[in-house]
Amino acid sequence: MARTVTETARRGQIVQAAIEVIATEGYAKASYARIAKQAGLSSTGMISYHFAGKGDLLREVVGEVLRLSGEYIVPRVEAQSGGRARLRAFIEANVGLAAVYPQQLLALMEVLNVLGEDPQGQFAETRSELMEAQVRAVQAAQETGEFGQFDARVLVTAIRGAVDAVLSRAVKDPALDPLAAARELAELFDRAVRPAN
Amino acid sequence: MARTVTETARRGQIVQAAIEVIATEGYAKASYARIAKQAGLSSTGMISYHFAGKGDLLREVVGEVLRLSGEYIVPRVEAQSGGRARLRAFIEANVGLAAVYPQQLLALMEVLNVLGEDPQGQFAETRSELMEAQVRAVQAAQETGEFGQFDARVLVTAIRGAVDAVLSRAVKDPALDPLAAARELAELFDRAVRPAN
Amino acid sequence: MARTVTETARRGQIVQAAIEVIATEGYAKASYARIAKQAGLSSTGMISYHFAGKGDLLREVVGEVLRLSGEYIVPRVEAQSGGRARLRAFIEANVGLAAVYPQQLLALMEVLNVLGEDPQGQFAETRSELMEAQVRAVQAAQETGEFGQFDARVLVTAIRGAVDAVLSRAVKDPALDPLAAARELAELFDRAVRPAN
Amino acid sequence: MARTVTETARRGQIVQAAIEVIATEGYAKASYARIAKQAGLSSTGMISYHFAGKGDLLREVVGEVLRLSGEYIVPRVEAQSGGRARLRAFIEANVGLAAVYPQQLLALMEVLNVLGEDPQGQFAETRSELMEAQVRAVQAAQETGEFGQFDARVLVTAIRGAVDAVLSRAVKDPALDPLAAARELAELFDRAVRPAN
DNA sequence: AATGAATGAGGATTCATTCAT
DNA sequence: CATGAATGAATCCTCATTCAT
Repeated sequence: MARTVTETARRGQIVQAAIEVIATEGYAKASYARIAKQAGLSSTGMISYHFAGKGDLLREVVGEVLRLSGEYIVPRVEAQSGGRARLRAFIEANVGLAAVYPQQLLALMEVLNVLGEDPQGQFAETRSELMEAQVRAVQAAQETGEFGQFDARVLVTAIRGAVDAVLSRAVKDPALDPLAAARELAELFDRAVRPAN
Repeated sequence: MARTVTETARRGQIVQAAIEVIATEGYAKASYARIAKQAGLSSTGMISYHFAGKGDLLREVVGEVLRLSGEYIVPRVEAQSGGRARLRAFIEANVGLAAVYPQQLLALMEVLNVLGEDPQGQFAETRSELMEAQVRAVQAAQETGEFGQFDARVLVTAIRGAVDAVLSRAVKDPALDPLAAARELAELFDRAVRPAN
Repeated sequence: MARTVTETARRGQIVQAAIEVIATEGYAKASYARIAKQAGLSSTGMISYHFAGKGDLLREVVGEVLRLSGEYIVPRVEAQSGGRARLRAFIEANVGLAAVYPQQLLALMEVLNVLGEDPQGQFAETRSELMEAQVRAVQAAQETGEFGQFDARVLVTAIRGAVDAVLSRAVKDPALDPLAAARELAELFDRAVRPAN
Repeated sequence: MARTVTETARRGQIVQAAIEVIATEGYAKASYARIAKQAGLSSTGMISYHFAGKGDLLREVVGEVLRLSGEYIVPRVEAQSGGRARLRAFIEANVGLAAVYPQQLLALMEVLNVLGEDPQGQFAETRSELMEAQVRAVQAAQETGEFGQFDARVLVTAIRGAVDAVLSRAVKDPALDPLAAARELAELFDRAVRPAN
């Protein structure tokens, strides 16, 4: 059960290769063969040896990127106090990821698009937990009167979608300035959550 | 070159079957074999006979759903006058689709997620044309002072993403009331575009 | 059994299309679909309707080209008298075909290469008959002392192979002058058949 | 990159099976399924596993037979000195191959007939190099006065075609004595190249 | 006489996975 | 721990042919 050092290293190497392949060639092309080639491995058997199956590998890919994203976003949000400042930080940090981990984000989106359908997925859990936390944060800001009255769940969903859409464009279109777009998007939602004056 | 009645009917039948399979089992499972079974055809050869290739079939699927969507959305938007009313109508009509064509929308998202990577795709064109039109409409409303000053392109991208996210939830989670969510989302963006007072 | 005018015309049209496809794209690409397209027909069913099978069509192709070849070669050989003159005329007429019917010859070679393996083929008969006639002509010239003593069968085979090789080059390499090559080849075999002095 | 012992053995086994199938059933019947069956393999996947594609396999087939042919012909030609003796040795060794490697030669002819159309083929190169070398050898003999004056290129082409034709007959018709035919053919061309006296 | 729709077998190839070494 | 060989199901697609109209 416990993993040796080599084992962990190998898994990391394969996960990294998988991310690169998915990001540059798309999920559909991410076969064991292609990933093994990217990782400089001589056979696909290696991958099967280290992972219980393709699902296991993809789960690791998603987990890795989520970990990176969390490490980037969480401190930036927590550095702020107050709903508006936190919302702005959340959006800017999210979009800012495009500049730091473009490949990883591309890979994440690809994989979630496909695994998202599997309702048995263990990410459904993670994702809904995350969402609930965000919903509660929004509701707290509504109670203090910092945010207006609206369906917090819809807001969170909308932000998630809007951020992903901008992220997707930022990652694919180098002409777009992620920082500027992040600021625009943050202001957009800042206006959207203001209480009626 | 001209298409027969039977030919058109068969193509429609196959497209319909493809939509059902993609919606219920996911893009990855949408093999010719699976689609043929769904359509009640005895062999996959039939599909190859009627479509130039898998790309041809998927293009038809996308085209069909876009046609349905356009038929639903366009009159609802054009019935309104003024930027705010039109924006609201656009968002509500988009989310309202979830109630009318849930399967078709699921299929559309699946396919676009995969075909979207192909930069040679003819949908890149359609999509960017559509986006440009929407950007121009927003800019027109900004010039009349109806909307505030912000990056129109970011707004359009954000709306697209937010709508898709809500749509996706609406389609998968029957507990969500699409009409209520549509209203919420419309008001959200209505606040977001208002000029500073 | 008797063929109508239309029937004959259609068959001719299809045979012509088949020759063009085989010559330009090779035997392997000469499917009913490709031939129907070349002939401007809307369905492959037409070909099956007019020919008993692919063998039937190919037989017609070979027959047609052999007919054309015969019409060209025979009078040119028969215009000469004496073994040497006839041999020269035979070789020159054969190679000369490259200038008159290049496509047809290419198609013929392609088809015979494939059908040649079928030992049941009706061309085995035609070909061996033709060969026997040529062998007898050579032997006659040997008896008059015009040709030297050697195995007539080997000579005929060698000429056939040499002519085909030169023909093949002439048809594929436009830089080669077929007439000059024909003369060279004729003189080559003229020297080869001379009796020892 | 480097090949294992097993790998090499398997490839050899598959190439051998391919040669047998092509020789006995013709190129058209040489599907992966048929070859796998001949090699005693349980699935066609094995062939794809060991060869990059059908072209790769066929290239190996051609290469193998050319190698065998070269090993047989070259020492026999080089053992002779002088143009006439070498020409005779070349022709006799070529035809003599029919007795040693009948299957391999059949397979070679089949494959080259089909691959010969691909002008991008790497055999075009090998073949034209070989031909140029032969042309130069003939021209050298012409300069010493050993051979008469004629187009060396036509001679080489003619010999190639004549040898192939005799070879083809020798391989298919067991009644023909290859050695006798070889001698006859050698003498034929010996007379053809003699200088005018 | 002709058409176009349908068939189903067979084509090469890729896939994730297993297993003996 | 790692390897590479093997597997066989599944992929899309093309083929010649048949049949009702």
